[in-house]
Amino acid sequence: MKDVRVRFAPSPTGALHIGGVRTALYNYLLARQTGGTMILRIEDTDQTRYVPGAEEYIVRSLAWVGITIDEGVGVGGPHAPYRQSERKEIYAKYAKQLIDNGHAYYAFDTEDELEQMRERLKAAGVDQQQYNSITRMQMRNSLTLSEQEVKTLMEAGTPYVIRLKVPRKEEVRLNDLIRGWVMVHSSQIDDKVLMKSDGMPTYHLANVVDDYLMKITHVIRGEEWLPSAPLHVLLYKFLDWEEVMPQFAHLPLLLKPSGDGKLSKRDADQMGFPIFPLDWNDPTTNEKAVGYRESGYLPDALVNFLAFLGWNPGTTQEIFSMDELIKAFSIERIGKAGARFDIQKAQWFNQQYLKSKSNEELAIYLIDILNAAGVDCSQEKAIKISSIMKDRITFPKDMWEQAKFLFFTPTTFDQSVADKKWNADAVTVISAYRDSLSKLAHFDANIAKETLETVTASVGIGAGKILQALRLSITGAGAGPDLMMVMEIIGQQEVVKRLDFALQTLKVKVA
RNA sequence: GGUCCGUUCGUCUAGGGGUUAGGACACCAGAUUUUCAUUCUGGUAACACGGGUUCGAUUCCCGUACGGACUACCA
Repeated sequence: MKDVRVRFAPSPTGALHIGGVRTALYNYLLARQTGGTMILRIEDTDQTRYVPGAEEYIVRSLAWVGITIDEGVGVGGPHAPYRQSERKEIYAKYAKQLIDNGHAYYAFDTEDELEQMRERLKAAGVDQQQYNSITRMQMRNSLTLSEQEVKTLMEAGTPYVIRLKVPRKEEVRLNDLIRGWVMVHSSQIDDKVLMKSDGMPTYHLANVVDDYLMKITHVIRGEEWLPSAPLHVLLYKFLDWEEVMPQFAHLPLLLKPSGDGKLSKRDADQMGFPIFPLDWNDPTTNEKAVGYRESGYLPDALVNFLAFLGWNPGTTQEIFSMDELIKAFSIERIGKAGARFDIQKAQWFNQQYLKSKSNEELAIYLIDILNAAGVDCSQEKAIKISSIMKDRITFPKDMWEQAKFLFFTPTTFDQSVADKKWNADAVTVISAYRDSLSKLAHFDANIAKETLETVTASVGIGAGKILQALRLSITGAGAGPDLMMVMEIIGQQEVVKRLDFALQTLKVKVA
C-alpha cells in the first residue's frame, strides 16, 4: 500500500460533535497503524455558517482525546493552506477546467426560478424534482443560452453558479471499503452546484479537489455522505483523476439512544449526557453545553468507548489503550449498521479506567476538585481518600461528592437508618467506644478497629449489631467506604467530637 | 415520494450451512463485605418476516416489512 494519507475535515459551524470525534479517531488509528499521515482540513466554504471559535475548539478537542495532527490547520504542511476558504482560486481553476472540458456549465437561474421548476415537476408528478439532464434544458444556463447571451449576462454581473453536467445514462460504481460495491445510475444524480454565486466552491468540489491535491488515500467519513459519493466519483473521473481516487469507507452512524435517527445535541440534552468533548459556549445562541471532559470522563475511556461503537477487534478484550487500538484497528472489522449511543457503557469504561489509576494519580484529580470547591486538603490525605473511594466512583468528582463527610461534620442523620439502628445497644457501645478512643495516645484505622473489638467484647454486644449506628454517628449516613479508614482520615479528635454530637442529638428512649 | 444503506439478547457486538448461537454493558439472584460500592458465581434475554437453494438455513439468493441516511448556491 502507498503511504496512507487520511484527513479529518470538519466544518467550523459549531462545537465538534462526538460522532465527529469518532470519525477523526478512525482516521487517526489507520494513519498511526500504517505509519501514514493524519491531516486536519477545515471545510469553511459556507461563510454564512461560520462560527467564531469553532475551529480552535476542534483543535483543542482533538488534542484532548489524544489525536495528534501531522499536517493541516495549526501545524502547516506541504499542501497549505488547509482552510478551504483560503483556497478559493484553486477550486475556481478546476471548475473552469470542467467547463472547458464540457463537464460543467454556468447557470443563471434565480432562487425563484429554481423553486418554480420544482413546483412544476412536482405538479407533473415527476419522482425527483431535480436539476438534471432533462430539466437543465429548460433553465437559464450556458447550455440553453447562446455564447453571446452568456457573455452579456456575465459582463452585467449577473450572479451565476457552476453546475456539474451529469451524464444522462451512466452506471456510477464505487467500491466502499465497508459496504462493498454501491451502484447508482447517473439519472438519479442531479447537476450539483460546484461553485456558488459567491465564488466559493461547494463541499463536493472542494473535497474532491483537496483530497486529490493533498494525495488522500482513504476517505473515512460518516454514512451521511454515501448518497453523494457517486457524485464525487464522477468528479474524479471528469477531472481525470480516476486512477488516484482515494478509497472510500462510509462509517455507520451514531444513533440516538432510542434508535430513530442520528444522535443529536437535543437527544443528549434530554437524556442528560454530553455531546461535545469539551465545554462549549455557543457565541451565536449564547447557549452553554457541558463537555465530556468537564463531566469527568477520561479521554482514554472516551476513546475506548467510541472506538467500540461500530468497530470491534473480534476478541473478547474490551479495554484498549490508544496504542492497543492502533495495533488492533482494521477497516474490515467496522460494522455496517448504525450504533445506538449508550451512555451507560461509556460510564462503565470510565469506571474501569479510573480504577486502573494509582491512588497518587487519583489524588491529583481530587485535589483539583477540592481546590475548585474551596476546600483544603493535604496530598497525604487525598491519597488516602482516593484509596477508599476508588472502587466506588464513576467520575473523579464522586470522590468529593460522595465523601463530603470527610471534610464536614454531619449536622443531620439519615432518619431511616437512625430509626432502625439507633438503639440502646448502640448507645451503650458508642458511649464506651467514645471514652476509649478519647484516651488513645496513637490513632489509626487499625487501632480504631482493635479498640472497637475490645469495647464490644467487654460489653458483650456484637460489633456487627452496632456498626451501622456507629457509621451513622460519624458520617450521618448508613452506607459508605470503610469506616475504620474514614475514622483515620478524620482523625481522633474529630471522631470523638462527632460521637459526642451524635450521642446528644440522637438520644433515644435509651432506658 | 425517489435513491442509497442497513436489520443477531433491552444496548454494543462475535459467529457462521449442522453451535447448548459466544462475550460485554444493563438488569435480576446468590456469595463476600459490619453497610453501600467493588469483586466473584449464576440467571433472564436475540438470529425481523415470507419464499427459495439445500439432506439441513440464523448463515447463501430473492422478495416483504421495519429502520436510517440523503434528496440546498449546508457540510
